[in-house]
Amino acid sequence: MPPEAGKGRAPNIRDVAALAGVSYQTVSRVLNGSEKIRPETKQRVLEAIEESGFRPNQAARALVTSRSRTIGVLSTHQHAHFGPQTMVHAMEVAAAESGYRLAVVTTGTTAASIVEALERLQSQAVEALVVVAPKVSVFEAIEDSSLDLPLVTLDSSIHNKRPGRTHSFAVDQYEGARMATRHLIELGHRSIIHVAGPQDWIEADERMQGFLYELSENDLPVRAPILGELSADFGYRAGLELVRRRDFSAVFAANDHMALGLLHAFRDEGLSVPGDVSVVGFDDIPDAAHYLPPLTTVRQDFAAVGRRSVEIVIGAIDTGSLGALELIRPTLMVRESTAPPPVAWR
Amino acid sequence: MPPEAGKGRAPNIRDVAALAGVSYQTVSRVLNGSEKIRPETKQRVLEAIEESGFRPNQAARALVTSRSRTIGVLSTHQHAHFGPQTMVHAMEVAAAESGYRLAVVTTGTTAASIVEALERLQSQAVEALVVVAPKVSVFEAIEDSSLDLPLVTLDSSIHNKRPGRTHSFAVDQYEGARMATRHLIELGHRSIIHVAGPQDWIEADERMQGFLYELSENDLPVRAPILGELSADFGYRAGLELVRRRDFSAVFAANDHMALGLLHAFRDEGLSVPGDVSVVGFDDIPDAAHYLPPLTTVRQDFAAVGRRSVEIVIGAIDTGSLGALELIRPTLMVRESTAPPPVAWR
DNA sequence: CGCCGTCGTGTGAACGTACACATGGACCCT
DNA sequence: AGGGTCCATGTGTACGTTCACACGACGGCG
Repeated sequence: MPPEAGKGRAPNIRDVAALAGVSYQTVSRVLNGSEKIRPETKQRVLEAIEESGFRPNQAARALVTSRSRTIGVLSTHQHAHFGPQTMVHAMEVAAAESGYRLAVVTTGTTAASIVEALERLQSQAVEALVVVAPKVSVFEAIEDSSLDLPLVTLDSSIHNKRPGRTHSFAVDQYEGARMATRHLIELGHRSIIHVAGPQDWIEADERMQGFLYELSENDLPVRAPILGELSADFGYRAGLELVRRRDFSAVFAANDHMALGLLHAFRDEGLSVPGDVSVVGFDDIPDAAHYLPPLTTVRQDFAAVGRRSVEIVIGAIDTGSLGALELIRPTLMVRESTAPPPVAWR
Repeated sequence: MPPEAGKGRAPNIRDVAALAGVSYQTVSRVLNGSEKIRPETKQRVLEAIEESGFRPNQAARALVTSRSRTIGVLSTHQHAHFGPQTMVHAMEVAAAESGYRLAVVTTGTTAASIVEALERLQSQAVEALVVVAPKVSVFEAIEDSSLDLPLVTLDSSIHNKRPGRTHSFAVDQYEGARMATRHLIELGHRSIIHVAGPQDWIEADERMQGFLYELSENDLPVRAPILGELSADFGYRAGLELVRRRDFSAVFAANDHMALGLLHAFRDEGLSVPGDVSVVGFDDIPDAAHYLPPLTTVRQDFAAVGRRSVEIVIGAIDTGSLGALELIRPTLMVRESTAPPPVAWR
């Protein structure tokens, strides 16, 4: 007979027990990998599970253990696309390996929508939280919301605000920005502009800080960064504005999409990259190697971040304590969008 | 006193009942929006809920109703990035509005990983399934897996295989491909090559069929499409190969990433776009408007697809029946990567 | 004036599992 | 031989909610 036959009800632990000729508790033990069980009995139970098509009821399990085995993921839609997508996928795989699942909630940027996202997460009884796209306002909302969970944030500056309960883990944005800037300086650029992301966005801010630090370290003039969204559209508009000023020989963009917009604007206005101006991006999305020209950028290992963040958070659930800040070094990918400045700028 | 104070246990329905001076069943009725309840009592219960910080236990609810209120989403990592990301976000919002949540599982392309993904979905007791990235092998695996759920697939050709239980809903890929091809033909191109996606990928296949149909409709010579991954890397390699052949004046790429790779290859080999060759993409990802040159492409309303698919699937859960195939028309975005063919090709 | 229907509310059971504890047998040590 | 220990397995109960049903009060109607 087919496994799913019989009455409409799904088989439960007692059906399996009856089939195997043991008590339901024995089945439960097999399910939970208890040691104290005779291999022969275990085998019989396993066969009964197979035969009946039994599948443990997560709801019942969650109810009695008061453990949801769910990790909440808070992501912002804003910064959609490659990075978060890759991280979340890696997180999902890592979570599944440890018997956890993910509750992914994407939120807008307004305070109200963040609160609402936290609400949804709480109603799913998540045991821990990973904040993928850390904005300052997200943390403010979390502080306010009196929810007390192990929290991993994918940035490198918040962790000291909630000692013991918060763990930061991330690619070192600050260092990445310094690498990008240093690369331009080593090529001979002395007038470098930064097109930055929104400043309430922690990563964007760190990239800017890294940029500014490296500039002052080398006694170079600091010009105010241009602030905007992390999109190609904004990069394009910023590029047009920059062309009018013409007071720079290199631009460091806060991400690759912005850099693409800059490339577009510069081409439209007759500026050659890297002949007239050099451009560096951040992220190394798969398309970046095919931009015209192929983009010099800072590569982040998104998958590693996703994987590790889940490991950390599961560790925190089990042990109750979180470690310190960890950082992954990014890599500079030098391609064709950077070159020494034109003679006029040396 | 703070809402979360007291013993370690979270407040339950009985605590609320005691606080409001009613029975637990009355609280349950308020929670479920029952009609038969005096407004005054309801008010009192609501206040007690507020005061105690009560939050209904989803696990208990799921256990007794045997309803998980979870919609499974099966996505493939392969085709990561913009489209799926946008759809899933829209789905999540739409689901939350109706009190559902999403269980997103991303799978690789091997049969084993698809089976494993379905397994994970089943263990989460999803009530319905939306297949975001439909591959032929996914449906084969679903057929084999004896799981019987309302199923919405985001493509337009599978739906008649499981009448009544499956609903297809999608942007009309076939029509989109015809629009793109027709655009090239109207510009005067007579030798058009298609760089196609993997053929076990239903959408990619439909795009190819649309392309082929439009060609034969216009009595144009059909050259074998180049098959490969939907990535810029592959587009680049295909582009290099195409340049060697030089037997075309236009290329229709199966997605924007591929088109970007083509642009890169053509530039590397000294071919001007659209001067020497025209290029059309598919998807209209946000970057496409900033490619060099800005890409003519077919826009899909991903958010609408995501939203509607959840509506359909929830309707199916409630009523038990699914409607017929629905299609959304895409839009052709004409930008600068297409122009009439050079004189030699007319 | 008694009956019935309706409204608002309460009581008992059930969902499927894991935990705490109980049981019975085999074995070892003294 | 007796007691203690460990092993393998079984029994009772609790988790928090909803469903089916029961119940009292009230009003309308014959």
